Amino acid sequence: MSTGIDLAVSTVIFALRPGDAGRLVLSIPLVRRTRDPFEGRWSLPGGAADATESLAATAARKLAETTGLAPAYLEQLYCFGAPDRSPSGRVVSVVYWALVRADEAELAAEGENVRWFAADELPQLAFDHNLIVDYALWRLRTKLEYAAIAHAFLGPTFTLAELRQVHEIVLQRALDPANFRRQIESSRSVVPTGEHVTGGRHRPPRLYRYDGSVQLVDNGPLTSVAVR
Amino acid sequence: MSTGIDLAVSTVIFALRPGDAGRLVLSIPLVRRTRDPFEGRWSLPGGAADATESLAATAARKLAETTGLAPAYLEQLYCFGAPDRSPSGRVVSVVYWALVRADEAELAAEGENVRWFAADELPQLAFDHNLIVDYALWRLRTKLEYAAIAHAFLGPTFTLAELRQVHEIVLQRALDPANFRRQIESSRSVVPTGEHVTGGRHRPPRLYRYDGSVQLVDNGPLTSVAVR
DNA sequence: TCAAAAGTGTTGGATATACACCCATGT
DNA sequence: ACATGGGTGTATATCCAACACTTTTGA
Repeated sequence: MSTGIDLAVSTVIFALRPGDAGRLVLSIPLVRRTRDPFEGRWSLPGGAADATESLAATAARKLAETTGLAPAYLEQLYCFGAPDRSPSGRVVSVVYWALVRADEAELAAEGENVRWFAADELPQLAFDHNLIVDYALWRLRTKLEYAAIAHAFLGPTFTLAELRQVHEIVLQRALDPANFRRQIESSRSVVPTGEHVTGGRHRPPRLYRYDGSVQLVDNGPLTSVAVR
Repeated sequence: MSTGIDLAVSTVIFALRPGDAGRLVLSIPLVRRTRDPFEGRWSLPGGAADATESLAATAARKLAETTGLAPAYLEQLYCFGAPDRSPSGRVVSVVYWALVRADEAELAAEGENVRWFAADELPQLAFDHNLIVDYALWRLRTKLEYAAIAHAFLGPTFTLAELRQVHEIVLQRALDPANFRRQIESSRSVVPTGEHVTGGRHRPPRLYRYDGSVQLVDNGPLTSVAVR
């Protein structure tokens, strides 16, 4: 049987990258379309679904092919299938969202047709991709408040101040350091490494690492997504 | 372009139906497969995606064609696309979950190949449909705790005791009537009609109706799903 | 000694839970 | 009158946000 519907896989990729004043900015890599429809417009990285791969594997592969990135977190966002979302025919897109570490994002191949944009300053994108990014942003902000995913933006070890900064940038508001510490500690999502960071003009903070032994992302009966 | 992938739409339908001791039971209608693969096994209602319809419209139509039901609530659950989920070739299924009213469920066409099952007593289903139902159950129970969707199981007007019973059956635990009342009242999701139900051997309870003017299901930037 | 950020302690307000108690009806 | 569930009041526990305060380093 053939349904006459094209199946595509796309991904909204989030990373924290240095911006104007040296501050980190929540950013998204986009690719420029080189053919109709929407030739010249920026769009989410993706492509046709592969008949032999899992959908998540296709998302990760397309992500790597276009940007050179490997995600620390990858989760399905939504399946978009409005009949009129592509002028060239019916396309159903399974969209994923991903988090990549800051050091990883530095290495991302940027060029004529691949560029990073601040998540809240996007141009008009191809297809319904502006709506998709808005939804992914909403999901990221919502999920950050109840699931331990912020560490996916950081390296294997980090201070609580760094973790708090991730939350502050994504949620766009200041957080009380004392209450943030208690919140994270009670979630048992991180464990102290015993080491400290020296060199700052202040008391050396403890280093923590993500504790993979506890289930931090509750997706119910679905097998947990890739987190490293 | 052709991906060699079949796109299907299926739906997990929930309703509260009278069970053994006259008590309401959370139930799901299933259809018996009449051909390979999994001939004879029970499965979720659904079928091939339609090239001209929206995915939600296809879900609602297939739902009506097989069971005669119209959903009071319909929302996308997940897109299942593991390469080995169908032995007959690659099938990607966009799965929706739906709530139907009790009076509506009474009228459902039941027959040799369509039957209702208690949600927690399902046989071994075709494909990965057991996993899908487990996930839908998890989503229903999770969402019931923070979104006003329980009224979709009831008629246009209802008492708070009826609404509480819906919560108790779905969540499988008793709820304090006093605290439940306050919780619902503070959510502003229902308004009293001014009428009362007489005939019981007790104080006549007020009737309420769902207040559609407030946004009760927060799906972020996505257009809200059908609720009636 | 001072500035700066790490980290701890404390308090008041809001919210949730348990449960006592009154209300209104049919029998 | 009384049984039954509707509906209200209230005390307690728990959680959360605000903020004062102590600690430890580099300069």
